[in-house]
Amino acid sequence: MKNNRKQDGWDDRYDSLEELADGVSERLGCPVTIEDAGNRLLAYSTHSGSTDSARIATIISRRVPEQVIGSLSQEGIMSRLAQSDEPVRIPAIPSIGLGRRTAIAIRKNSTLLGYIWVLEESRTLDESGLASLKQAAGAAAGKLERHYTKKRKELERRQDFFWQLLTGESRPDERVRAEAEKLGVTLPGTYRIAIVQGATRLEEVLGKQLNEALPSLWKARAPLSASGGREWIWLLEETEQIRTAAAADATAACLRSLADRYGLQGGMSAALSTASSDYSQLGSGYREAQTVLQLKAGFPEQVGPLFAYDDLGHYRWLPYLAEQNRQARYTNPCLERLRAYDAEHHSSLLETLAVFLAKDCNGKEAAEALHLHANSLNYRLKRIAEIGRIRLDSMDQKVTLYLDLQAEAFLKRSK
Amino acid sequence: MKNNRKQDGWDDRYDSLEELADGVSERLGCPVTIEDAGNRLLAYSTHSGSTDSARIATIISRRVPEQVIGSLSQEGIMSRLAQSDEPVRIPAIPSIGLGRRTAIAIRKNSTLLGYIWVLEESRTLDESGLASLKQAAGAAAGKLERHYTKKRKELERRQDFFWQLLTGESRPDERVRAEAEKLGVTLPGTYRIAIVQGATRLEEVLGKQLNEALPSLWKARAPLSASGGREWIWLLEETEQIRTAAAADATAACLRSLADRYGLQGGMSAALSTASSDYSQLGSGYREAQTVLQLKAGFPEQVGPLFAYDDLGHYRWLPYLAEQNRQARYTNPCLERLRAYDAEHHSSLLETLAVFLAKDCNGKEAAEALHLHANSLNYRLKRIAEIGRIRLDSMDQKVTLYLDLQAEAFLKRSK
DNA sequence: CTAGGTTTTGTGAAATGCCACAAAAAAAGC
DNA sequence: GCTTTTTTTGTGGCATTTCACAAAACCTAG
Repeated sequence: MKNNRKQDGWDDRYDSLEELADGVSERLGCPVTIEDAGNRLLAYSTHSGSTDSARIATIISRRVPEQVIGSLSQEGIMSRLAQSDEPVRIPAIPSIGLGRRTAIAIRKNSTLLGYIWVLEESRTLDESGLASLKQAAGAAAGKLERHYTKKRKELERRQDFFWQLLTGESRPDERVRAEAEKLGVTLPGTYRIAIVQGATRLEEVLGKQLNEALPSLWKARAPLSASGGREWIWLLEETEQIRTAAAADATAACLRSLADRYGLQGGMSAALSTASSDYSQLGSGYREAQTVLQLKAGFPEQVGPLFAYDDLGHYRWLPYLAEQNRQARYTNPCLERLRAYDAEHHSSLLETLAVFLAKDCNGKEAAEALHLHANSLNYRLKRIAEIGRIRLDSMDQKVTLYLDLQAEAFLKRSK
Repeated sequence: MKNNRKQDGWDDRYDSLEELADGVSERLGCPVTIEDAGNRLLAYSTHSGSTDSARIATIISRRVPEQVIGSLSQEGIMSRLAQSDEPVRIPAIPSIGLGRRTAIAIRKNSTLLGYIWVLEESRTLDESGLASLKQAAGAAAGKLERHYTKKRKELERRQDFFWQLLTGESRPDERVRAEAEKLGVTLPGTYRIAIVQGATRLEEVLGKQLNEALPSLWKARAPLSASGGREWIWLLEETEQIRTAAAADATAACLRSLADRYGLQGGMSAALSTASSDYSQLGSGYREAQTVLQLKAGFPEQVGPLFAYDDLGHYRWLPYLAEQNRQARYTNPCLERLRAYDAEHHSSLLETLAVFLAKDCNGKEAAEALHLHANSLNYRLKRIAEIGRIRLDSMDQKVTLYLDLQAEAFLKRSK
């Protein structure tokens, strides 16, 4: 058995996937690429020979172009490839610059690890070539498996590192940078923390999708990421695109579509911390992003459409205000009086006041929102002023009431 | 000498001022009262004999009625008494229920310590009686001096205790109560911290005046007080009166008149913490009262007329908001844009916005306050919306701007 | 100085908010 | 049940705000 393998010579002769690719290419007389299960380029043969534009694009971007994968999926080639242990012949598709080729899945214990592609531009594989290809796939499996475990370990080390930064004690900026360097992570000059949260546990697959989609949406590198049950977290490079309204809309749309696709009840919510270039502040960035999520949940109408902590406006204070009020057992006496009246007379002065304030003290809009005649609203406002002993023409009083109302609401909604 | 004294028999024969009063009364055959320099009753003879209404009132309230002191001061009797070492004969003043009497100052090394009053209702002192009275005053001096030093030491111990409660680490409620008990201080069930602050160092005399005036104004006991340079601090019993608007006006008037009388530039400012019955929170009460003072100084128009922390409304958050914004180097981008425009064009959009908001978005009032034509204000508001990218019909935006503006102002004013 | 922009002020028309009043409806009290 | 109070809705007028437009004043830079 051992002899047989040695004779075939694929298994141990080459140290790396690159050498394997070159070896296969030489044996078959065709250009060869080896990719992982996500169609990311792992190795390609360097020997001369004509090459089609699909292969060039793949090598340049270190990934098979989305368009090519799309086409091959549509034709059913990708699934055939994934299901079969045999080489699969693929006809040329000139419209996407794809020349004729033969490919085979690399697998181990029935899990798909990657693919070997052989471009048959100048010559076609015969039976013995196909057999060689199959043996090459077997040889690649071992190497690919080692590649994956190494990758996974690296990823896990990075994830641990990231989690510690997020939730552990704050460490000085320089130390964070040094440790990142050691793990081969290049930190961006300025960064944000991004979180995506679902109502229920997010599946691994969905997380991978997010991992691809969001950074590309924001045109930002995400050198660190982590996931914890209901949420995925990234360290994002700060870019121009993140701050644009268009990006916000695109993000919302993307989350909606992904949530739909994965049948997530309650959808997903995303949040960004403020931008910072001080890595000792990473933990507080995480808390900022979490605050955004909390506020989006508590005030879907007002905060729901926002993503970044920068954009929260006065809402950013609510967690603190609510907590302080709770500790001091503070209640606004005006609101208490209205609440008491409401309880006794089954009225809704408190709600009326809240809506009136939220509608910027615009009588017309508030009346509409409450399904009320404008005069009724006016009557209520007079009662509110009387019973609550409130001057509705004082900005100070209105701001106090608005904040106290919202702090109450926040407390109630976050239970 | 010793013999002589012994023979006169005033000095050592009596242990207490009460016994001395009784002894003098017996020797002279008249009712006797002994008072301190502030006309507070220290001792009075219990032997029978007719007594006028002024003496009765003095004994009941343990203090000479204000009215009587006023009358005697006006007649020049108090000052004669204070300047002379000899007994002073005082004619009856029936209109205030004062019978005929003779009095003498008690003094040691030319500092006035108190008075002995002899009521001559039924008989008149002869020369030997006057001489006895003078000797009695000499004997009282020693006792009174000890009384004063004891009082002062007690006061100092209480002041130290109070200062520690105010500025030291918080100690548990029960411990505070126990320690107070040991010092003979009876703590009220619910209390507030009160501070009066002047622009410059407050004189001792003024402090004493405050110590009398304010608790009586608020009809509240003040079992503990302390002074530190520019401020006087009290632990006040919580009473109904403190919370009334009338009390607030009276307090303001009282402070004004005292500041005037003592020629204090910049007047005085007073503040009250919220009411609490938890003595472990005493320190935070002190900080609350200080916050009130800070805010009164920073926002004289809006917070100036207030005293209690309860009444601060949203202003109570400003110190925290300002500090957070400072630490995060946060600046509101809308305000920044306006500021930049103002700087470049020598305009005053920022001030316009601030006034407009402060005037509750009332165009007319804001225009008046800015000495502007209503249309000009409108034009400016449009520019503000444009340049600052502000929606002036959104309560959320307005609240955010208002808070950010005020936090800025607070920071600037507290340098 | 002048041309261009910005800002202020003036005018009038349309829209809107505010208020008093009254009738109807609903709720509370007896 | 009835009466009384509270609340809602309707009407119309008055005052204000808002807006478009235009003229005047002011600034600024070439």
